[in-house]
Amino acid sequence: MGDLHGTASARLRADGQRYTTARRAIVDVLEQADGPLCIPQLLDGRADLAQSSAYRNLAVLEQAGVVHRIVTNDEFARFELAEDLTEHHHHLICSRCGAVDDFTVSPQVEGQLARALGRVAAKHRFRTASHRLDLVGTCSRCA
Amino acid sequence: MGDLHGTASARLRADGQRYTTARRAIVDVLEQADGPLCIPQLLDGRADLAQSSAYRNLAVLEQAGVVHRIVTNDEFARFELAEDLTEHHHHLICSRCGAVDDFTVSPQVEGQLARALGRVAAKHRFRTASHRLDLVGTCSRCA
DNA sequence: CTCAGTGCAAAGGATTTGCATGCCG
DNA sequence: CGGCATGCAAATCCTTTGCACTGAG
Repeated sequence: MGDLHGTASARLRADGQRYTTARRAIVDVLEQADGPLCIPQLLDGRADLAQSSAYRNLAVLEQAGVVHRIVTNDEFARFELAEDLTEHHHHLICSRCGAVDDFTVSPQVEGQLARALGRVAAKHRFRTASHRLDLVGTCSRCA
Repeated sequence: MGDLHGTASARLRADGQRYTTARRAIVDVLEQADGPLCIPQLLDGRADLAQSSAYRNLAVLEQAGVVHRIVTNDEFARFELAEDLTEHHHHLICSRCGAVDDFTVSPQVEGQLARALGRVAAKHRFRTASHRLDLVGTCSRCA
């Protein structure tokens, strides 16, 4: 995944969209974050653009498969890079302050999980696109 | 957990709230559903009350620990009975139609998962309240 | 009687959209 | 030049709240 921006650009183009300076900035900020960001964080975090443009660009980026939107019980939606542009990971969600951090589990556990989920999906005739595994609780800062 | 309504009533009372007819109806509908319901489904599903009352009652029930609110990428929030009133389960989320169904995995897998998540939480100094495991994809009706 | 619960209508707030302008190709 | 991206402001839509009324205890 050496060339994040190259991939992003390609996906946007494939979707008939341009890889604008603003969009590149959003991708940059998301890449450097160590968890999904909400709009305010994104705008603080650097990307200097109108809120509406942020929403619009994120919609375009999501449509093109570059970013992924996640909704917690928090007031704002959060955005992260699409999983195939990063590594497979999960989320620690603080129910007090709303912060979200990334974490990973060992390949063994992932493998077991994947097999179990495969069986479930088959039983329910469900075509799985991805799975989500989150821990909800209190982060170290709010403890 | 034989006496769902008894437990619900007790929890509400402990919270200084009454177990109204409307609230009982909501709990009934949620119990019979085979997945979390959003407000429109709830109101269709039987409970004959104003939308605002539904929201209000669900807030009370959530506060008392009787129901749990989950937010998907769908337009409406969804509600289900608190996990300790049902059995530990997970969700199949259809990204096309927004439907959510329940499923469970074997105790062996849950156990392994719990141990792995325990290690992760310890490492991040995260106090875990619960974990969430969802499959996102296309349900059999939308396939 | 009292006070919480209810319905209706209006307010809130994150997100979306219309429109005029500016910039990249 | 042409068209898409942008900013601003207004509109949307789920959800919450104010208020007057009703019903249970």
